[in-house]
Amino acid sequence: MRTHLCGVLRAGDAGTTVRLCGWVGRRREHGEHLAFVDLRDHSGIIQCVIDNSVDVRSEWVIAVTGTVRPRPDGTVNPGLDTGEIEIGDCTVEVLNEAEPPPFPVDDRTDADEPVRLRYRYVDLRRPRMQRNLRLRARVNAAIRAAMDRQGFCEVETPLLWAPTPEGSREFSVPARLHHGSFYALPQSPQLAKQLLMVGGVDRYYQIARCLRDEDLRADRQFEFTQLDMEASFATQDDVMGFVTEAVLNAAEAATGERPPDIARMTWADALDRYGTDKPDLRFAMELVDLTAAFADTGVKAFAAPVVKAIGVPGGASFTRSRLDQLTEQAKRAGASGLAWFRVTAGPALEGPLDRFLSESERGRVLEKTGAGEGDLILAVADVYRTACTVLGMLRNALGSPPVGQGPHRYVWVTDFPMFDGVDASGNPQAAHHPFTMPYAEDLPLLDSDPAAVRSQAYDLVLNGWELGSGSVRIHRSDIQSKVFATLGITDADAEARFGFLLGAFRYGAPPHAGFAFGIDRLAAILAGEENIREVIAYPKTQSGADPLTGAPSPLPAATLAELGIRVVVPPGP
RNA sequence: GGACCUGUGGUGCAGCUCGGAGUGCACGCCGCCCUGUCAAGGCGGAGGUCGCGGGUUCAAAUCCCGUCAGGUCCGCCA
Repeated sequence: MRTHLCGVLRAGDAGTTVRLCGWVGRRREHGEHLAFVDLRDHSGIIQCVIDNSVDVRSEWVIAVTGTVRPRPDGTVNPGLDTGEIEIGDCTVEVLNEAEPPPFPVDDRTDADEPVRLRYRYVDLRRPRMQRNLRLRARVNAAIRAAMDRQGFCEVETPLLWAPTPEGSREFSVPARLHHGSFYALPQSPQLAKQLLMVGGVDRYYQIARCLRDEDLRADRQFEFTQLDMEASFATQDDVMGFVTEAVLNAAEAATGERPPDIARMTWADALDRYGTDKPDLRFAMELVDLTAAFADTGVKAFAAPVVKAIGVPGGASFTRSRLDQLTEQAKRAGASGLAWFRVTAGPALEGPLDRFLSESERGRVLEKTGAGEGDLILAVADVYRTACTVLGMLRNALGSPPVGQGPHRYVWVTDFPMFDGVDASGNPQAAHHPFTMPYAEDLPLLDSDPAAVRSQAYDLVLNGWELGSGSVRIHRSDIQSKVFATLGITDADAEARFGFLLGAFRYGAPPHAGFAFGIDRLAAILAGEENIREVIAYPKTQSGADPLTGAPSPLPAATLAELGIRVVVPPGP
């Protein structure tokens, strides 16, 4: 039907007779003897010159037959990849007429998202969306190539699976053949892939769809895609190496440039310096410790176990109301208060608490934060964890560029605590999941000091977004029982919840470790987007609706009956 | 469950504080003119439940209350 794509023709093709197919972009008509039609397909746009009148409209689908020729002197368009040439002596065949599009099919303006999603098939024609879809396809291909090269075997796992009562809320699917029973759509192939290790697959990977019925965000959809992988007889370092290769290969395929090797940082270090377990390394503003500076202070506000601070470049110009807002934010995040000092000429400090500071305290605040004239110093005095996380939140709020902008800064965060917080019964909660292997040297602490146990769990972070996480898994039942006991899970509980996994582990489970990272997030950042919806063909809105299809929608009574489902409609107002 | 922002011809905006006739800008659409444009240009025209409901008022896009939708965030996401 066509001989070439629109966007690939160049000056070297001059003289070639071509037949092109695509959509009508802009038209520039000069009466009945001359018209220019921009013809667009996924590869780009080329100008067709019509020497008579032609009736084509915006977004009509046409085929153009003509000859590639250089443009006359002075009419070259440097803004177009095909701008040195045009198609002359055109005959136009209308393949399909079209209504005027609901919004312009170009990248200069963005229609509102509901309109874009309702007419997604039009939105996808825009160069931006074509670029994003194709970038994502290259990312997928590069990941597959890297995993294949490293000896991994692609295996598909079920979407209809057993409910697993740990972790995030799952979507349920009624079983037609077993009324009253349900499948769950898997939040991840976690248990399936561990069973593959018992099954001797050795190195498994899958570009897997995961489903979680949790509230949506800019970086979260109900359904998302992960590179899911697991390897037998592999250490933490082995897995991090496999994943690094896949991610860097994907980044190179997307951007044309291979990033340097990925830095590492312990969880404790990330919390101490950045106040978060997903540090954004694109900017500095690191947390500094002022506890020693205020060890003997007379200032009540600083009489706390820990005093930490950040310097905000240029922040001295913040208005009082802005500072009040930041204080509010800090309090909502759990701090008892927020101390601020503008750095003025001298340098000197200016702020409500300044007059209570001793000269040496002033000096050490300036020295430790490295702040200079025009900067702002924000300090939180609290218990260690709160001081860190509140300042980490403020650091991101004040310093972090949009996630898709600037350099791509990957970092491995390692040595997570095994347990984080307590559940309603006062038992420690698993920070990663209950099959995560503690460091061998920390095993004795399971009894004495569970909070101090470090696990062999690791996250991959890019520009402050968590790309994914993984761990070395427990393959020995004695350690697993010990961890379950610490979590307050009895043997009977464990058997009921994960019996099929524990059963499998009694038949020769190899030591294994794995990882999973979000391809939507990686593709979005590599595409320079701040929202994963921009790299998903048919995303849902924040309330989980699809404006294109109208989903979710009620089911016909007959369908419900077949499934054995009776709908309880909540009482109206 | 909560906080904040947004909703005005097909699209993107302004108008809202300080109430006075659906007022304005750009694009698109329809018609006519135009032989080198490229966000073509010129002339003319059509197109509106100011998200929805209620209230205040002589009078509401504008003020108040409620509600719906969309977005960002908190909670949630082992």
